[in-house]
Amino acid sequence: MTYNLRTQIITVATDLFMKQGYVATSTRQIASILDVTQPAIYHHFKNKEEIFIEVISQFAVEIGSDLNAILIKKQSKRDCLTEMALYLRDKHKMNFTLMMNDLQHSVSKKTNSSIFSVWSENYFNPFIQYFESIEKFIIPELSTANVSQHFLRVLSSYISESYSNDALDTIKIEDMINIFLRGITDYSFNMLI
Amino acid sequence: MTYNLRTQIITVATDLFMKQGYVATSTRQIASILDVTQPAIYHHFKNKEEIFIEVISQFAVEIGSDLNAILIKKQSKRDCLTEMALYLRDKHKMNFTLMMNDLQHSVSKKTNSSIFSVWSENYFNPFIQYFESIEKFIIPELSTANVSQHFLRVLSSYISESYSNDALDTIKIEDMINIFLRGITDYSFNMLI
DNA sequence: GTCTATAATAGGATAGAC
DNA sequence: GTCTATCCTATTATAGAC
Repeated sequence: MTYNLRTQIITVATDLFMKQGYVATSTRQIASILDVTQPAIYHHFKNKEEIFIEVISQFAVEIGSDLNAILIKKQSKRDCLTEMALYLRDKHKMNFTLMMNDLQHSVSKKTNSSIFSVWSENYFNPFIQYFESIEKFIIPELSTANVSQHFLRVLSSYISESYSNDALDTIKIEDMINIFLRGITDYSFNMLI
Repeated sequence: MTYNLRTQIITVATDLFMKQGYVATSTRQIASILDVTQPAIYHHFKNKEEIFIEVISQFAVEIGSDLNAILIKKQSKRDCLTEMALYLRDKHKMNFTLMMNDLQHSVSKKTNSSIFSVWSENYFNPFIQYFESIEKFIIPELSTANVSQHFLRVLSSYISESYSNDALDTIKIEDMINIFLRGITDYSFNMLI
């Protein structure tokens, strides 16, 4: 039966980390889903952090490759950005803010920077590339890195089951991108203020 | 010395909750700062949740009153929004996403909705009022509630020590508001796509 | 009203049998 | 390679003395 527990751990952990975050996922929970005891995990990984590193590394490579594939598709600039955003929302369900928080408070500095660099290459760079292909920004002081980071921050707040509240009706990603590209105000409003 | 431990607990807890979030703050930490033992807290509060409710209630009222004061000041629309945003960033240091997450996973349903309604009245409503005073949105389908929620989401990602990473240089709130109002792209870009 | 002592729970991790 | 048993730590919360 247990073909390769290590692989199964990665699969289950990926799912749980994305849904719940790193801290909120316990090794006991992972083990329970795989019908093994919790110490069994420690034969395949030194500790919980090692699982996280492995999960993020594999996952990020997939994300990076898919984002780059979207980048080279023949479509309008707006459609491209929308597709990248929707892809991230559906694939990477983990809220960035929670992830950053977990990284800063619950893993070693070494793991933190290791994961950050993987994240940067696979999530961040495709957006930098995208924004470099747009010639004119309204605010010339902003770099493509600034704009990319801002977009990912905004997108992040739309990626999270935890954030949703029944009492609020939330706008769609497409509207969010609209605001991002054009702003909320009429052009004449901008002339005035 | 100990004039009123209850009041002191609120003061310390407010500070810690804002900086670290609800879950990350322990009753032991609060007690330790006040130089009392941890069980002493339980004479003044039934449990940790009661502290949270009291903290948020008092804090939100202050926030609401200050935001409304900013609202009626005579200044340009853009300056008003900037002042509200900067005020929230400096006063309420707690990241909204983390707060929502804590609310959903670590407090009772009753506490959750109680805190949400206080939050809604004091944080959300002033922004609704603000956006109602702006006549034209570029995207007519969006309600003032939609726009308010979006703005608070975006702002939220700029309110958090935990999110900051030395490797990234983050734009200023003023630039964020600029993007929010005008979008990142040249007007002609919007005409094309 | 605050203390000491202690229960109850849940998490990560290790030792050693099989 | 997986199990049982167990440790260590940190947390919220309660009982009962002073």
